[in-house]
Amino acid sequence: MRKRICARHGKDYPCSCGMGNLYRFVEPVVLLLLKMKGKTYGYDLSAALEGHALTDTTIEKGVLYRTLRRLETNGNVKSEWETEGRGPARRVYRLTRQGEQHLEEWAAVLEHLSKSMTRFVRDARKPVTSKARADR
Amino acid sequence: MRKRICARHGKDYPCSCGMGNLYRFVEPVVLLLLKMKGKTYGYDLSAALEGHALTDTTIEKGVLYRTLRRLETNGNVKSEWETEGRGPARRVYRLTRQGEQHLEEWAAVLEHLSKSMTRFVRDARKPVTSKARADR
DNA sequence: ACAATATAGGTGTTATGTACACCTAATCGC
DNA sequence: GCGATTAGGTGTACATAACACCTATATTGT
Repeated sequence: MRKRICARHGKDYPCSCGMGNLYRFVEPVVLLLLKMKGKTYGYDLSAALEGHALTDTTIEKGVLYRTLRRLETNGNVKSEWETEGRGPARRVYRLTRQGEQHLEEWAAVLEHLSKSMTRFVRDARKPVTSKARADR
Repeated sequence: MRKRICARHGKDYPCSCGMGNLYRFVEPVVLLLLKMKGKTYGYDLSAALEGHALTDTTIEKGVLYRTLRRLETNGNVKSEWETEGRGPARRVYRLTRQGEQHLEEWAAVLEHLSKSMTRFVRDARKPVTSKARADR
């Protein structure tokens, strides 16, 4: 839908920034990082998300904190304040059993989605049929 | 986020219906179908979407009609009323040059997304490291 | 002749998710 | 003491999806 020009990647790179409010898959990526790290907190996740996001855009920090809260409300993660160590207190998150299962669900959904998208790309690049060309 | 139980696929099939308001990719799928068909109208697209949607859910008819209008506003498709033939009048859509380009952009974006998702799935199914297990 | 169904194209409203801007507070380095 | 870094947010507007509901024109069955 290209409402604005992408400031991060310029107009040559086919990034997703210009395609409207594309879903950023913050929830599944956060669940995966929590699985890999064992435990973390928002500020740390914010940096790690750079390398693990599914789309090209930086995942917005406000969205991240709200996603963590929502995951906790739904029982997928649990948190506690950690005042030990250097710097300001951190709210440390861990996956719950239910959160691990939810990640598995996401994996199944994204596996399916990934295949559908590959099929889409193949079809989109096929030359148009003679009938479609005539109807155009 | 599983706000409700999926009515279409039951609770055993890992469909995307239960994962919250997942992006349905209506815009790119509509662009692809228009490319394949040469020209079509909303009611016909509504049926064709069943077989081409990227997610498991049926694409909602209200969303479809609004998407077609938005695509026209942005210059990606053009339409005209067709009163010939049987049944009520149809608003017939065709891709514009710009619409074809927009479809190519979508293909590039979804190709990238598809690869990221495949990587995600692989990572999500990896056994947790001993460090992560200890931190849990 | 008339009712039910299929075809066709919508609108209204709410919920969910993203984007961008802005804020508070503790601690660290100098 | 003071700016930078670390940490965790909130406010608000906009985009998209979900669900419910509506209008009108043919076609088909009885």
